Amino acid sequence: MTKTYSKSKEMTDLCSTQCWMVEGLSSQDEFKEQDNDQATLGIMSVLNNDEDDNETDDGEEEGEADGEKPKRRGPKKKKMTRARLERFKARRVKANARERTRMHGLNDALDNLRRVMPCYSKTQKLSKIETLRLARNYIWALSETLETGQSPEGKSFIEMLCKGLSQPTTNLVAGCLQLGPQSLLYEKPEEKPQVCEAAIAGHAFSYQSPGLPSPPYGNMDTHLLHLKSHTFKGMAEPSFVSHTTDCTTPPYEGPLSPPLSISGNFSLKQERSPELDKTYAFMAHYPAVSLNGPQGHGGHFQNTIPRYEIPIEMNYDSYSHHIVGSQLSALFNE
DNA sequence: TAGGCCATCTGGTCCT
DNA sequence: AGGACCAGATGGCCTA
Repeated sequence: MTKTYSKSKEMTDLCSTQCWMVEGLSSQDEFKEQDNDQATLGIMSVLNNDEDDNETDDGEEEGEADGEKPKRRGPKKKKMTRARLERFKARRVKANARERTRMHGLNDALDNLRRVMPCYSKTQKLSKIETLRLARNYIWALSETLETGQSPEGKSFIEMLCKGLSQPTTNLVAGCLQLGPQSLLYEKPEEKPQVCEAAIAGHAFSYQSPGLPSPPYGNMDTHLLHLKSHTFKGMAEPSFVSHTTDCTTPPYEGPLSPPLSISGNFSLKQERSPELDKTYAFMAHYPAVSLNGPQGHGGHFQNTIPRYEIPIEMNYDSYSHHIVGSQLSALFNE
């Protein structure tokens, strides 16, 4: 029964509890829904007649009203005078504004974080929680890369990125990296779909990707098979494909994706449909460098599908230039 | 329509 | 006293 009256508690007692109940409102919501001024007026209507700022004590009325209740201890409630109400109201308004500003700052920081994530889309933003999860995975994956001193295998790297992400986010990331999400969701290696020799031989191979908004114009492996070994050596080399060469599962019989010519479709700026804009507007965060040499002044890579860029290239470039620094740069450029 | 996500308000706690 | 931070509550919006 003991009450400690902090300033907040004071607010509660003065305004919330006393006022809306006395006013006859059914809930705090009703109280909230009132216009501030109206609410204030409502509160004012139940003020006692002491409208000066004397703040005289009235703490005895509870115990006196109910003889069975133990006498309340602690600081005594103060009457809600007009002056106190005004101060409370002003404090609350200021506090709300500060809180809004604080949350906006937090959201801005979150937006900045989104922009350095491997998959960034203005139109399909990652949720807050998924942004944090992806960031955690991203850091984890980069750390692993640094620790092992090896360039990451493409699939396992993306698997790390997608660990613990929701299905939609996994789809988003997988779509962004043009890899079917299913392969990312298998817990056990033996459950993973296997890539057959055909894929290694250079044929496009698509994982089944229900729900994946990836357009049928290539996938991760297709990319990797076209990558220059000196840049993505770990991904295009036998070490990368060796674990995926079993043909225990029938190959995907869908339409073959046209092999991507990474070096050939950079500057396409075709007209695009709003639908494409909405779904596939995954933008590179950092200027990419052509695998075949410098591509102007850090110009974007561009796939045959407008704006569907090739994040994996961008990402590795971004690691070396912006995130990991010279260490990874040396790794990938040796 | 249920569920997810978000912005906002609010009160509690801690700190200066 | 007042600000920062936090967490709960709530309502709006959107999507499957």
